Amino acid sequence: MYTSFSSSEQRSSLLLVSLNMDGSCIDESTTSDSISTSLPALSALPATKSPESLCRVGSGTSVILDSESSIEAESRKLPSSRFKGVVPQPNGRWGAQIYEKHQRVWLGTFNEEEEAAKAYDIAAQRFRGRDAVTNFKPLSETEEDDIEAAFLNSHSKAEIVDMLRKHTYNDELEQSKRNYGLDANGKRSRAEGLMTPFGSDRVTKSREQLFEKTVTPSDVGKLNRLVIPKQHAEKHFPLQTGTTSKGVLLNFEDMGGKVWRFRYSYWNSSQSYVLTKGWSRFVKEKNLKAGDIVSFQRSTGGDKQLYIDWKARNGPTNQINPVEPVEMVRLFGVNIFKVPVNSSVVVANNGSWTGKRMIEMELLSFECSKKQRVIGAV
DNA sequence: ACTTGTGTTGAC
DNA sequence: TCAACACAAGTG
Repeated sequence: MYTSFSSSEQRSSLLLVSLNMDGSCIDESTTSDSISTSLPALSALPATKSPESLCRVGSGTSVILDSESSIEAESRKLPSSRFKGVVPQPNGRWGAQIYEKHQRVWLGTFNEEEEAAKAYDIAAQRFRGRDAVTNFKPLSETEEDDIEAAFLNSHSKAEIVDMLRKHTYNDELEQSKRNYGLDANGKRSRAEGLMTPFGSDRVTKSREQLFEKTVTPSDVGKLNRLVIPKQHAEKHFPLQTGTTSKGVLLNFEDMGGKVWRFRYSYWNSSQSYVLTKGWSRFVKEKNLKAGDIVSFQRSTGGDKQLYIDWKARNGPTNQINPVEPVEMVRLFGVNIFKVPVNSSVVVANNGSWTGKRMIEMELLSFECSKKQRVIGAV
């Protein structure tokens, strides 16, 4: 589909502005329009950096030896984008991102800088409202824009981000336009706060147990994937033909109400169904070890919400263990606990399954309370 | 092996 | 908030 560009081709457009590959490389990285035409890229190169300091290495950073330029064309500095929210990728493609609450929300990668810029624009309008600062979108009042605004508002931020990342936004928008007349009275409009991070809303919907798996060493190892036994995969997580290789994104809610998103696909090479992207994060946060058991459930209601939980190997469901000594330090006026690895301390939590190592993680995150992001939630 | 997109930092 | 940079995670 997307034939990726030879990176050197793109990169050279950076350095040899005169070639002006496709018009997109006219250097306007700085806003003053005067400089660009006469003294293109060269003047824009940061003269301060010594070549040695430009030590980016790796895939997309092939050294461009400009065959004709007298300048040592070895700046492997990535080209800055002239668009807001757009960042260069090492392979010559472009990423789009937007920030919210001090967190970056990644909007995907794109072949064309302009596409990335448009993705940013859409996200900006969804995240910050109709008259957010954008790259292209003027604040017009056409009916088209009203429709798009309605479309945006009828989807959660996470959904919009999904569409952008999958490059399906325009299709979905068109689709909704086609349906526009049909259910104009907001039947489809979705509640904003669907993803409640904690408690309150998640009243006991009944769930059915789907299956459990005792995780193998490779499930929790460097392979960053969980193999779903074929029988269970095909029974509970059927893949549409065609999506098999590509996979789909599945959302699972854990006991804490946190939503985990995993890519789920079929690997032809190993003839197996796997959870890939996102899985290693789960392993890390839950501190899963080989032999532990992960469990999958689904709500029996219409929403078919998926759930994931885990328990330590052989651990009874609601394990209560003798409390081991806990080291406590007082630092900066706060008490900080240090729990030995493999400790079996149990905190008072909401019972069942989630146990044990969780306390370590909680304490850990207490110390470095920094991250905890749910992508574009709400 | 190659690409995506996250961790991180420093400037604005 | 934002982009630059480095590189680990993700993909197939």
